[in-house]
Amino acid sequence: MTVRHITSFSQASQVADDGGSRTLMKGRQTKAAIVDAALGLASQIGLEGLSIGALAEVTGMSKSGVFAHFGSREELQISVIREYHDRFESEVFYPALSGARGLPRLQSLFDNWMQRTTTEIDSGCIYISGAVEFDDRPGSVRDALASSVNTWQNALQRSVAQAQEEKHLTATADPLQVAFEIHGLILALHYEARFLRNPGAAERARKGFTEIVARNQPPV
Amino acid sequence: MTVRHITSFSQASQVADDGGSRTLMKGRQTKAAIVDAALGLASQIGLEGLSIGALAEVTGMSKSGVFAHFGSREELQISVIREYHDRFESEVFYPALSGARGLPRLQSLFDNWMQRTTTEIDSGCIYISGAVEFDDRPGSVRDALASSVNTWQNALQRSVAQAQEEKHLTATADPLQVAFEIHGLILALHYEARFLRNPGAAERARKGFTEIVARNQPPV
DNA sequence: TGCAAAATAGCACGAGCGTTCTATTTTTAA
DNA sequence: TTAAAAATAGAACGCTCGTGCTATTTTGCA
Repeated sequence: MTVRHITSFSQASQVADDGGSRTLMKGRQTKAAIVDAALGLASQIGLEGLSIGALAEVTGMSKSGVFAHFGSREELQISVIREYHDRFESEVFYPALSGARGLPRLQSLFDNWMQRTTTEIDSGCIYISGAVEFDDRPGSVRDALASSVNTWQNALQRSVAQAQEEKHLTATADPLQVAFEIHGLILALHYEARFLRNPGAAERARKGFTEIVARNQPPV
Repeated sequence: MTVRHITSFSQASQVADDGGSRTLMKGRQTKAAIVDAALGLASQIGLEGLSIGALAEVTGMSKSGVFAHFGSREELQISVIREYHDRFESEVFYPALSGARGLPRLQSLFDNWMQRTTTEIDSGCIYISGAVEFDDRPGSVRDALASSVNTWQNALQRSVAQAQEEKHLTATADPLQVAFEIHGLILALHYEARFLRNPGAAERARKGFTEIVARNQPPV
């Protein structure tokens, strides 16, 4: 019954939460290594394809040794989602905060997102594969995944709204609409580059973003 | 070693291919019923989640009875993909041909696609889930899926090009770019409506299409 | 240094999977 | 109507899966 909501993506949080200091028992290190391997595996074959046996083989441990760290497969999957959330946050969200509030920061968010998605053309993206795997499967894994995605989407929408406040985008622009269209570009990039292996998808996504911004910019 | 390429989506084809006439042996009917049930199952839980045991239970047959019609699980999955291809073609592509060449037909293609995707918010879409399941898994299933998707994408791009020829869209518009952005809207709709259960996604997709068209229309 | 606690291994379980083999039933055609 | 052919059933196989149980090893602290 682990609850531990996925939140963050700006303000609050960053409480104690351990992480590295403290006693740092051996178990913690091992668990982190397992989760790291699990994330790599899940990225390629999906959260549902993730098996404890395969994970044991990769980490050089026994099945029960791996299992004991999580208590259930679901809890393992949730740990992987949390790990992905943290990495996404630190690679895409936080670096963009150094950009000026408004359009520059929105542009930075998109650039970082593109950067990550481009990498994921080879490795796969859990937010995308997980959505397909769990869209009809209620439960705690689905909840964790949806919660994490929602947190990111809210951050993106907030950035669009800020760009309006800064008069970088028209007041009539709808943050939900803009975020939706940007999301579509990323999804199309992932689909066409990773599955269809179409070249030029990244440039098309970038061009699409430029056009979305242009359409929502106030007249000079 | 069944080859039988997936093509069509306009011209050619429509040869003999049986389908209903001929002797219509009992086996053909049963196989069609199995494929129909399999498509329903695969839409919800994915092509990879499709199991012969579950399929046998749904159809009231024995596992081996179901199996005998296909010879392998892969061949079953490919049959499902072919069935989906045919339905997509007859629900989305063919009806749009009655629209006038150019923008009206492109609008019709999009409307029909939206209609189908809206339905699939409940049932799931094999082109989307299959892309995620097979993006890293080479083989005949992946090939069949990619071939089918490519056929549709080509049809869509052709329609954009025709709209240019008819001067409904500017000559500078890139059919690949336009098709990419439209694809993104559909993917975002599926993601946000089916997985996140966000309301209003369909309207956002429609609005996005309107803006894409508007941006690529020649000046009055 | 020693001892409790934590971490890990080893083994077995029941279930579901795709597939194969051999009957048996049903359908088709002469 | 009958015999060949096709369709279906039934049982069994080897495999992998998540999980529970009981040792055994390793770790951290007094």
